[in-house]
Amino acid sequence: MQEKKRRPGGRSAAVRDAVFAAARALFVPGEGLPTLAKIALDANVQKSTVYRRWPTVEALLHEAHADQPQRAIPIPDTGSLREDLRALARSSHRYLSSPEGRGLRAVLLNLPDAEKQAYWAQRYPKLRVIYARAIERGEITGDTDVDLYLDVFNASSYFALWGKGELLPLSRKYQLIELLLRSLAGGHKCSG
Amino acid sequence: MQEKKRRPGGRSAAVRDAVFAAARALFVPGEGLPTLAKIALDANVQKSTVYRRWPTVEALLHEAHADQPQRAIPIPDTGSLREDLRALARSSHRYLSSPEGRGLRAVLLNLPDAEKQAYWAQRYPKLRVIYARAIERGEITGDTDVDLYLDVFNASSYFALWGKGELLPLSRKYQLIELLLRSLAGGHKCSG
DNA sequence: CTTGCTAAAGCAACTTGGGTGCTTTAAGCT
DNA sequence: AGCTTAAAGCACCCAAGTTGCTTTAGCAAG
Repeated sequence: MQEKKRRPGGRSAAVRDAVFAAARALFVPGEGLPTLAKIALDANVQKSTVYRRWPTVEALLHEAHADQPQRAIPIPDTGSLREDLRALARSSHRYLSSPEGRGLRAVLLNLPDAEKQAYWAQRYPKLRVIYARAIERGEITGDTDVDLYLDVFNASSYFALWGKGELLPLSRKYQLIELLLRSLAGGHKCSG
Repeated sequence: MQEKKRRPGGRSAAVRDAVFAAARALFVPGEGLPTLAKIALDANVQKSTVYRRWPTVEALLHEAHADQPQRAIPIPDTGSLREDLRALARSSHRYLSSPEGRGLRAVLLNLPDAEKQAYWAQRYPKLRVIYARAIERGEITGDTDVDLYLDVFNASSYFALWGKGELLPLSRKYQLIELLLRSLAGGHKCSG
Protein backbone atom coordinates (compact mmCIF):
# COMPACT_ATOMS: atom_id res chain seq x y z
CA MET A 1 0.00 0.00 0.00
CA GLN A 2 2.10 2.87 -1.25
CA GLU A 3 1.48 6.59 -1.20
CA LYS A 4 0.16 8.35 -4.25
CA LYS A 5 2.82 10.55 -5.74
CA ARG A 6 2.01 14.25 -5.38
CA ARG A 7 3.17 16.98 -7.76
CA PRO A 8 3.27 20.13 -5.72
CA GLY A 9 5.88 21.98 -7.77
CA GLY A 10 5.98 23.80 -11.08
CA ARG A 11 2.56 24.51 -12.54
CA SER A 12 0.67 23.48 -9.42
CA ALA A 13 2.63 25.89 -7.29
CA ALA A 14 2.07 28.69 -9.78
CA VAL A 15 -1.66 28.00 -9.80
CA ARG A 16 -1.72 27.94 -6.05
CA ASP A 17 -0.04 31.32 -5.76
CA ALA A 18 -2.17 32.89 -8.46
CA VAL A 19 -5.38 31.64 -6.87
CA PHE A 20 -4.36 32.78 -3.40
CA ALA A 21 -3.45 36.20 -4.70
CA ALA A 22 -6.72 36.51 -6.61
CA ALA A 23 -8.74 35.33 -3.64
CA ARG A 24 -7.10 37.80 -1.30
CA ALA A 25 -7.51 40.63 -3.76
CA LEU A 26 -11.15 39.87 -4.46
CA PHE A 27 -12.21 39.37 -0.89
CA VAL A 28 -13.95 42.47 0.39
CA PRO A 29 -15.06 42.01 3.98
CA GLY A 30 -17.98 44.33 3.47
CA GLU A 31 -20.39 41.79 2.10
CA GLY A 32 -20.31 38.24 0.84
CA LEU A 33 -17.58 35.99 -0.40
CA PRO A 34 -16.21 36.19 -3.94
CA THR A 35 -17.43 33.53 -6.32
CA LEU A 36 -15.37 30.63 -7.46
CA ALA A 37 -15.77 31.73 -11.07
CA LYS A 38 -14.48 35.23 -10.38
CA ILE A 39 -11.48 33.97 -8.47
CA ALA A 40 -10.65 31.50 -11.23
CA LEU A 41 -11.02 34.21 -13.87
CA ASP A 42 -8.73 36.63 -12.06
CA ALA A 43 -6.17 33.92 -11.46
CA ASN A 44 -6.28 32.83 -15.12
CA VAL A 45 -7.23 29.37 -14.07
CA GLN A 46 -10.20 27.12 -14.76
CA LYS A 47 -12.89 27.07 -12.13
CA SER A 48 -12.79 23.30 -12.03
CA THR A 49 -9.16 23.57 -11.00
CA VAL A 50 -10.03 25.80 -8.09
CA TYR A 51 -13.03 23.71 -7.29
CA ARG A 52 -11.12 20.45 -7.15
CA ARG A 53 -8.30 21.81 -5.00
CA TRP A 54 -10.33 23.61 -2.34
CA PRO A 55 -13.57 22.24 -0.95
CA THR A 56 -15.16 25.65 -0.43
CA VAL A 57 -14.41 29.30 -1.02
CA GLU A 58 -14.21 29.76 2.75
CA ALA A 59 -11.51 27.15 3.06
CA LEU A 60 -9.65 28.71 0.17
CA LEU A 61 -9.74 32.14 1.76
CA HIS A 62 -8.65 30.71 5.04
CA GLU A 63 -5.66 29.06 3.42
CA ALA A 64 -4.90 32.11 1.35
CA HIS A 65 -4.87 34.17 4.49
CA ALA A 66 -2.82 31.67 6.47
CA ASP A 67 -0.35 31.60 3.59
CA GLN A 68 0.46 35.27 4.13
CA PRO A 69 3.14 36.15 6.65
CA GLN A 70 0.49 37.11 9.13
CA ARG A 71 1.13 40.01 11.41
CA ALA A 72 -0.29 38.25 14.43
CA ILE A 73 -2.01 40.18 17.17
CA PRO A 74 0.98 40.83 19.43
CA ILE A 75 1.02 39.35 22.91
CA PRO A 76 1.63 42.27 25.26
CA ASP A 77 4.01 42.16 28.21
CA THR A 78 3.56 45.29 30.31
CA GLY A 79 4.25 43.79 33.71
CA SER A 80 0.66 43.91 34.90
CA LEU A 81 -2.23 41.63 34.05
CA ARG A 82 -4.71 44.49 33.80
CA GLU A 83 -2.55 46.41 31.39
CA ASP A 84 -1.74 43.32 29.38
CA LEU A 85 -5.41 42.58 28.98
CA ARG A 86 -6.23 46.16 28.11
CA ALA A 87 -3.47 46.22 25.52
CA LEU A 88 -4.74 42.96 24.09
CA ALA A 89 -8.25 44.38 23.99
CA ARG A 90 -7.04 47.40 22.07
CA SER A 91 -5.09 45.49 19.48
CA SER A 92 -7.76 42.85 18.99
CA HIS A 93 -10.33 45.61 18.74
CA ARG A 94 -8.30 47.35 16.09
CA TYR A 95 -7.83 44.07 14.30
CA LEU A 96 -11.51 43.16 14.32
CA SER A 97 -12.36 46.62 13.03
CA SER A 98 -9.92 46.40 10.16
CA PRO A 99 -10.95 45.05 6.77
CA GLU A 100 -8.72 42.03 7.01
CA GLY A 101 -9.83 41.31 10.53
CA ARG A 102 -13.47 41.49 9.56
CA GLY A 103 -12.51 39.17 6.76
CA LEU A 104 -10.89 36.59 8.92
CA ARG A 105 -13.69 36.44 11.40
CA ALA A 106 -16.26 36.06 8.63
CA VAL A 107 -14.22 33.26 7.15
CA LEU A 108 -13.63 31.64 10.52
CA LEU A 109 -17.34 31.46 11.09
CA ASN A 110 -17.96 29.44 7.95
CA LEU A 111 -15.11 27.04 8.41
CA PRO A 112 -15.64 23.34 9.10
CA ASP A 113 -15.52 22.53 12.79
CA ALA A 114 -12.20 20.76 12.58
CA GLU A 115 -10.49 23.83 11.16
CA LYS A 116 -12.11 26.11 13.71
CA GLN A 117 -10.70 23.99 16.47
CA ALA A 118 -7.31 23.97 14.81
CA TYR A 119 -7.37 27.74 14.64
CA TRP A 120 -8.01 28.13 18.34
CA ALA A 121 -5.63 25.33 19.20
CA GLN A 122 -2.78 27.38 17.76
CA ARG A 123 -4.06 30.65 19.17
CA TYR A 124 -4.71 29.75 22.79
CA PRO A 125 -1.16 28.80 23.80
CA LYS A 126 -0.03 32.28 22.81
CA LEU A 127 -2.74 33.91 24.89
CA ARG A 128 -2.06 31.71 27.90
CA VAL A 129 1.33 33.34 28.24
CA ILE A 130 -0.33 36.50 29.52
CA TYR A 131 -1.82 34.64 32.45
CA ALA A 132 1.27 32.53 32.95
CA ARG A 133 3.26 35.70 33.52
CA ALA A 134 0.65 37.00 35.94
CA ILE A 135 0.94 33.76 37.88
CA GLU A 136 4.73 34.08 37.96
CA ARG A 137 4.40 37.61 39.30
CA GLY A 138 2.03 36.34 41.94
CA GLU A 139 -0.84 38.51 40.72
CA ILE A 140 -3.13 35.52 40.50
CA THR A 141 -3.02 32.04 41.96
CA GLY A 142 -1.39 29.21 40.10
CA ASP A 143 -4.51 27.08 40.06
CA THR A 144 -6.40 29.64 37.99
CA ASP A 145 -8.43 28.08 35.19
CA VAL A 146 -6.76 30.21 32.54
CA ASP A 147 -8.70 28.88 29.58
CA LEU A 148 -11.97 29.75 31.23
CA TYR A 149 -10.90 33.37 31.43
CA LEU A 150 -9.62 33.32 27.87
CA ASP A 151 -12.90 31.84 26.73
CA VAL A 152 -14.89 34.59 28.34
CA PHE A 153 -12.79 37.24 26.71
CA ASN A 154 -12.86 35.79 23.21
CA ALA A 155 -16.44 34.70 23.45
CA SER A 156 -17.64 38.18 24.27
CA SER A 157 -15.88 39.76 21.33
CA TYR A 158 -17.01 37.24 18.78
CA PHE A 159 -20.49 36.77 20.13
CA ALA A 160 -21.14 40.47 19.75
CA LEU A 161 -20.13 40.26 16.12
CA TRP A 162 -21.78 37.02 15.19
CA GLY A 163 -24.76 36.85 17.49
CA LYS A 164 -25.72 40.46 17.72
CA GLY A 165 -24.20 41.88 14.58
CA GLU A 166 -22.19 44.61 16.26
CA LEU A 167 -18.61 45.29 17.21
CA LEU A 168 -18.17 45.23 20.95
CA PRO A 169 -17.09 48.73 22.01
CA LEU A 170 -13.66 49.01 23.53
CA SER A 171 -15.16 50.51 26.67
CA ARG A 172 -17.22 47.36 27.06
CA LYS A 173 -14.11 45.25 26.78
CA TYR A 174 -12.51 47.28 29.52
CA GLN A 175 -15.53 46.65 31.72
CA LEU A 176 -15.25 42.99 30.93
CA ILE A 177 -11.62 43.04 32.01
CA GLU A 178 -12.60 44.58 35.31
CA LEU A 179 -15.19 41.86 35.74
CA LEU A 180 -12.54 39.23 35.16
CA LEU A 181 -10.08 40.89 37.51
CA ARG A 182 -12.71 41.10 40.24
CA SER A 183 -13.32 37.41 39.76
CA LEU A 184 -9.62 36.59 39.88
CA ALA A 185 -9.22 38.68 43.00
CA GLY A 186 -12.32 37.19 44.56
CA GLY A 187 -10.82 33.76 44.21
CA HIS A 188 -8.14 34.14 46.85
CA LYS A 189 -8.66 37.45 48.59
CA CYS A 190 -12.20 36.62 49.66
CA SER A 191 -13.61 33.35 50.93
CA GLY A 192 -13.99 30.79 48.11
CA MET B 1 -51.15 58.94 0.29
CA GLN B 2 -53.12 55.97 1.50
CA GLU B 3 -52.00 52.56 2.63
CA LYS B 4 -51.95 49.71 0.21
CA LYS B 5 -54.66 47.24 1.06
CA ARG B 6 -53.29 43.94 2.34
CA ARG B 7 -55.01 40.60 1.89
CA PRO B 8 -53.77 38.45 4.73
CA GLY B 9 -56.75 36.09 4.92
CA GLY B 10 -58.01 33.16 2.90
CA ARG B 11 -55.57 31.77 0.44
CA SER B 12 -52.63 33.80 1.74
CA ALA B 13 -53.11 32.48 5.23
CA ALA B 14 -53.35 28.93 3.95
CA VAL B 15 -50.16 29.35 1.97
CA ARG B 16 -48.44 30.83 4.96
CA ASP B 17 -49.36 27.92 7.20
CA ALA B 18 -48.45 25.33 4.57
CA VAL B 19 -45.08 26.92 3.96
CA PHE B 20 -44.29 27.24 7.65
CA ALA B 21 -45.23 23.62 8.22
CA ALA B 22 -43.14 22.46 5.30
CA ALA B 23 -40.18 24.58 6.35
CA ARG B 24 -40.27 23.26 9.88
CA ALA B 25 -40.65 19.69 8.70
CA LEU B 26 -37.81 19.95 6.21
CA PHE B 27 -35.36 21.69 8.45
CA VAL B 28 -32.86 19.21 9.81
CA PRO B 29 -30.32 20.91 12.04
CA GLY B 30 -27.66 18.41 11.10
CA GLU B 31 -26.48 20.11 8.00
CA GLY B 32 -27.57 22.94 5.73
CA LEU B 33 -30.84 24.72 5.17
CA PRO B 34 -33.60 23.27 3.02
CA THR B 35 -33.90 24.76 -0.45
CA LEU B 36 -36.62 27.12 -1.45
CA ALA B 37 -37.71 24.74 -4.18
CA LYS B 38 -38.08 21.83 -1.78
CA ILE B 39 -40.07 23.86 0.69
CA ALA B 40 -42.35 25.12 -2.05
CA LEU B 41 -42.85 21.63 -3.39
CA ASP B 42 -43.76 20.17 -0.01
CA ALA B 43 -46.12 23.05 0.67
CA ASN B 44 -47.78 22.66 -2.73
CA VAL B 45 -46.92 26.20 -3.57
CA GLN B 46 -44.87 27.89 -6.30
CA LYS B 47 -41.33 28.83 -5.41
CA SER B 48 -41.89 32.34 -6.60
CA THR B 49 -44.62 32.64 -4.00
CA VAL B 50 -42.26 31.64 -1.26
CA TYR B 51 -39.52 33.74 -2.71
CA ARG B 52 -41.60 36.89 -2.89
CA ARG B 53 -42.95 36.60 0.63
CA TRP B 54 -39.75 35.84 2.49
CA PRO B 55 -36.43 37.43 1.63
CA THR B 56 -34.33 34.39 2.53
CA VAL B 57 -34.79 30.85 3.72
CA GLU B 58 -33.22 31.85 7.03
CA ALA B 59 -35.81 34.53 7.58
CA LEU B 60 -38.55 32.10 6.66
CA LEU B 61 -37.31 29.52 9.13
CA HIS B 62 -36.99 32.14 11.79
CA GLU B 63 -40.58 33.22 11.25
CA ALA B 64 -41.78 29.66 11.01
CA HIS B 65 -40.15 28.95 14.31
CA ALA B 66 -41.43 32.11 15.94
CA ASP B 67 -44.90 31.23 14.67
CA GLN B 68 -44.91 28.10 16.80
CA PRO B 69 -46.17 28.41 20.36
CA GLN B 70 -42.58 28.37 21.53
CA ARG B 71 -41.81 26.67 24.76
CA ALA B 72 -39.50 29.43 25.86
CA ILE B 73 -36.55 28.63 28.05
CA PRO B 74 -38.18 29.16 31.43
CA ILE B 75 -36.83 31.86 33.73
CA PRO B 76 -36.07 30.10 37.00
CA ASP B 77 -36.88 31.51 40.43
CA THR B 78 -35.25 29.37 43.09
CA GLY B 79 -34.51 32.08 45.62
CA SER B 80 -30.75 32.09 45.03
CA LEU B 81 -28.77 33.62 42.20
CA ARG B 82 -26.42 30.67 41.96
CA GLU B 83 -29.25 28.18 41.68
CA ASP B 84 -31.13 30.36 39.24
CA LEU B 85 -28.10 30.54 36.99
CA ARG B 86 -27.44 26.85 37.28
CA ALA B 87 -31.04 26.07 36.42
CA LEU B 88 -30.83 28.43 33.46
CA ALA B 89 -27.62 26.77 32.36
CA ARG B 90 -29.29 23.37 32.48
CA SER B 91 -32.35 24.36 30.49
CA SER B 92 -30.41 26.35 27.93
CA HIS B 93 -27.98 23.48 27.63
CA ARG B 94 -30.83 21.07 27.04
CA TYR B 95 -32.32 23.46 24.53
CA LEU B 96 -29.12 23.97 22.58
CA SER B 97 -28.61 20.22 22.46
CA SER B 98 -32.09 19.56 21.09
CA PRO B 99 -32.77 19.45 17.37
CA GLU B 100 -34.95 22.52 17.43
CA GLY B 101 -32.48 24.41 19.55
CA ARG B 102 -29.64 23.57 17.22
CA GLY B 103 -31.94 24.76 14.49
CA LEU B 104 -32.69 28.10 16.05
CA ARG B 105 -29.08 28.90 16.74
CA ALA B 106 -28.07 27.99 13.19
CA VAL B 107 -30.81 30.22 11.86
CA LEU B 108 -30.00 33.01 14.27
CA LEU B 109 -26.47 33.07 13.00
CA ASN B 110 -27.53 33.70 9.42
CA LEU B 111 -30.09 36.34 10.19
CA PRO B 112 -29.64 39.96 9.11
CA ASP B 113 -28.17 42.10 11.86
CA ALA B 114 -31.40 43.95 12.53
CA GLU B 115 -33.24 40.73 13.28
CA LYS B 116 -30.44 39.45 15.46
CA GLN B 117 -30.66 42.56 17.55
CA ALA B 118 -34.44 42.26 17.70
CA TYR B 119 -34.11 38.72 18.95
CA TRP B 120 -31.85 39.69 21.81
CA ALA B 121 -33.86 42.81 22.54
CA GLN B 122 -36.83 40.63 23.39
CA ARG B 123 -34.77 38.03 25.19
CA TYR B 124 -32.67 40.15 27.51
CA PRO B 125 -35.47 41.72 29.55
CA LYS B 126 -36.59 38.22 30.53
CA LEU B 127 -33.11 37.26 31.64
CA ARG B 128 -32.57 40.47 33.57
CA VAL B 129 -35.29 39.39 35.96
CA ILE B 130 -32.96 36.81 37.44
CA TYR B 131 -30.47 39.50 38.48
CA ALA B 132 -33.23 41.92 39.47
CA ARG B 133 -34.46 39.38 41.99
CA ALA B 134 -30.92 38.86 43.30
CA ILE B 135 -30.63 42.60 43.80
CA GLU B 136 -33.93 42.69 45.66
CA ARG B 137 -32.74 39.90 47.91
CA GLY B 138 -29.55 41.84 48.56
CA GLU B 139 -27.34 39.14 47.09
CA ILE B 140 -25.66 41.60 44.78
CA THR B 141 -25.45 45.38 44.69
CA GLY B 142 -28.00 47.45 42.84
CA ASP B 143 -25.43 49.09 40.62
CA THR B 144 -24.41 45.79 39.07
CA ASP B 145 -23.99 45.98 35.31
CA VAL B 146 -26.46 43.19 34.69
CA ASP B 147 -26.18 43.14 30.93
CA LEU B 148 -22.45 42.63 31.13
CA TYR B 149 -22.99 39.48 33.13
CA LEU B 150 -25.71 38.31 30.78
CA ASP B 151 -23.44 38.95 27.83
CA VAL B 152 -20.68 36.83 29.29
CA PHE B 153 -23.04 33.98 29.89
CA ASN B 154 -24.67 34.00 26.47
CA ALA B 155 -21.47 34.75 24.67
CA SER B 156 -19.71 31.74 26.11
CA SER B 157 -22.46 29.34 25.08
CA TYR B 158 -22.80 30.62 21.56
CA PHE B 159 -19.14 31.24 20.93
CA ALA B 160 -18.40 27.62 21.71
CA LEU B 161 -20.93 26.57 19.13
CA TRP B 162 -20.16 29.07 16.42
CA GLY B 163 -16.51 29.80 16.91
CA LYS B 164 -15.21 26.44 18.01
CA GLY B 165 -17.83 24.10 16.68
CA GLU B 166 -18.63 22.39 19.95
CA LEU B 167 -21.33 22.44 22.58
CA LEU B 168 -20.06 23.96 25.81
CA PRO B 169 -20.23 21.21 28.45
CA LEU B 170 -22.59 21.82 31.31
CA SER B 171 -19.74 21.48 33.75
CA ARG B 172 -17.99 24.35 31.99
CA LYS B 173 -21.10 26.47 32.35
CA TYR B 174 -21.12 25.76 36.07
CA GLN B 175 -17.50 26.90 36.28
CA LEU B 176 -18.45 30.00 34.38
CA ILE B 177 -21.19 30.71 36.90
CA GLU B 178 -18.70 30.43 39.74
CA LEU B 179 -16.45 32.85 37.91
CA LEU B 180 -19.32 35.31 37.62
CA LEU B 181 -20.30 34.90 41.25
CA ARG B 182 -16.73 35.48 42.38
CA SER B 183 -16.73 38.64 40.35
CA LEU B 184 -20.04 39.78 41.79
CA ALA B 185 -18.83 39.04 45.28
CA GLY B 186 -15.50 40.73 44.64
CA GLY B 187 -17.31 43.89 43.74
CA HIS B 188 -18.53 44.78 47.20
CA LYS B 189 -17.06 42.30 49.63
CA CYS B 190 -13.48 43.12 48.70
CA SER B 191 -11.88 46.44 47.94
CA GLY B 192 -12.90 47.74 44.50
C1' DC C 1 18.16 13.95 -21.79
C1' DT C 2 14.62 11.16 -23.28
C1' DT C 3 10.61 8.50 -22.06
C1' DG C 4 6.51 6.88 -19.55
C1' DC C 5 3.30 7.27 -16.11
C1' DT C 6 -0.19 9.87 -14.26
C1' DA C 7 -1.34 13.99 -11.18
C1' DA C 8 -3.13 18.02 -12.06
C1' DA C 9 -4.85 21.59 -15.27
C1' DG C 10 -7.96 22.70 -19.11
C1' DC C 11 -12.36 22.57 -21.40
C1' DA C 12 -17.15 22.13 -22.11
C1' DA C 13 -21.10 20.64 -20.65
C1' DC C 14 -24.78 19.80 -16.91
C1' DT C 15 -27.48 20.80 -12.59
C1' DT C 16 -29.36 23.13 -9.11
C1' DG C 17 -31.36 26.80 -6.97
C1' DG C 18 -32.31 31.65 -6.72
C1' DG C 19 -34.59 35.22 -9.15
C1' DT C 20 -38.07 37.63 -12.66
C1' DG C 21 -41.82 39.01 -16.25
C1' DC C 22 -46.22 38.06 -17.18
C1' DT C 23 -50.79 35.69 -16.44
C1' DT C 24 -54.44 34.03 -13.58
C1' DT C 25 -57.05 33.63 -9.34
C1' DA C 26 -59.57 35.10 -5.59
C1' DA C 27 -59.75 38.46 -1.10
C1' DG C 28 -62.00 42.20 0.41
C1' DC C 29 -64.72 46.03 -0.49
C1' DT C 30 -68.99 48.34 -2.26
C1' DA D 1 -72.97 40.02 -7.54
C1' DG D 2 -69.26 42.92 -9.44
C1' DC D 3 -64.68 45.34 -9.38
C1' DT D 4 -60.21 46.17 -8.15
C1' DT D 5 -55.90 44.54 -7.44
C1' DA D 6 -52.98 41.83 -3.95
C1' DA D 7 -51.20 37.66 -4.10
C1' DA D 8 -50.55 33.06 -6.21
C1' DG D 9 -49.29 30.46 -10.40
C1' DC D 10 -46.42 29.49 -14.41
C1' DA D 11 -42.57 29.53 -17.37
C1' DC D 12 -38.35 30.97 -18.11
C1' DC D 13 -33.63 32.89 -17.17
C1' DC D 14 -29.19 33.22 -15.08
C1' DA D 15 -25.51 32.61 -11.94
C1' DA D 16 -22.56 29.50 -9.64
C1' DG D 17 -21.18 25.12 -8.23
C1' DT D 18 -20.27 20.50 -10.14
C1' DT D 19 -18.75 16.67 -13.23
C1' DG D 20 -16.90 13.73 -17.38
C1' DC D 21 -13.51 13.69 -20.41
C1' DT D 22 -9.19 15.53 -22.73
C1' DT D 23 -4.73 17.57 -22.61
C1' DT D 24 -0.52 19.12 -20.43
C1' DA D 25 3.43 18.73 -17.86
C1' DG D 26 5.79 17.18 -13.11
C1' DC D 27 8.82 13.93 -11.75
C1' DA D 28 11.32 9.53 -11.77
C1' DA D 29 13.63 5.85 -14.00
C1' DG D 30 16.51 4.34 -17.60
